[in-house]
Amino acid sequence: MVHAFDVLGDPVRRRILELLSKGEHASGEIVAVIGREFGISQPAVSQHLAVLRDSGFASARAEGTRRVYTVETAPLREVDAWLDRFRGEWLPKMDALALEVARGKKKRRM
Amino acid sequence: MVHAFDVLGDPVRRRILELLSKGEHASGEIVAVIGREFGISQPAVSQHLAVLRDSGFASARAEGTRRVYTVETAPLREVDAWLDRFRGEWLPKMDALALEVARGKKKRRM
DNA sequence: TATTGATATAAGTACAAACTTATATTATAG
DNA sequence: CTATAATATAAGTTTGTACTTATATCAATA
Repeated sequence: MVHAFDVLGDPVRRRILELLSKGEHASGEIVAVIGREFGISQPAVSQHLAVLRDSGFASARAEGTRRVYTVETAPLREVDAWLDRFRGEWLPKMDALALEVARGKKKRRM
Repeated sequence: MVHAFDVLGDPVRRRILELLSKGEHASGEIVAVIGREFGISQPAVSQHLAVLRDSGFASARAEGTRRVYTVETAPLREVDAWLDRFRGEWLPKMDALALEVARGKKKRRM
């Protein structure tokens, strides 16, 4: 299986995820924006969408002949978790209360 | 300039950063571990170290004939910031207190 | 100061992956 | 039930980049 960071290693895919972070979008809308911004073809964008689907970063539902894409957060949370090991470096003095609150929230949601 | 995610798109570089997250390491130590784990040569590892230096993920200081590497957090914080736009999805109901605490901490450190 | 040890750089190769054009699929409209 | 519109897949090409081996650099030591 492909690693989350490998997927994010491509600027086109990152841009697509940025678009999806604002809400759902049909394939055609994504093709329009990406095509304009990166100058690549419809199949190229479609292939990137396939990568995002296969890696769990996005899901698509059929709506007539359109495919509407939604961002999925699981792999993004993986990335976030990977960053945890470095957080001590840039948040060296997060106090007990803040940690408590954060940890409490996390637990509650599992 | 190369994007932070492009740098993290390589498993060897991610592993090197994981090693550095535990503390400083000389090039030779990194070569030993990575060589064993990935089966690649000293120059290959050295080239990855160069990428990490050039992209600001790591810095090195000379210590005799050794080069001691340290992780630098700036680009990692960039990645963290990029993830912000998705956090609303998996932390939808972070309460006012938690936000207050987090925001207070951030401000204080600037 | 010649040798060794640790690391970096140079130059060339190989391969994964991001493109291209062409075509297949599937759903709606006419 | 054909035509069109939206999207995906196939097949082939190109290219960036992660390797390789060979060599340069530079500090420590004998």
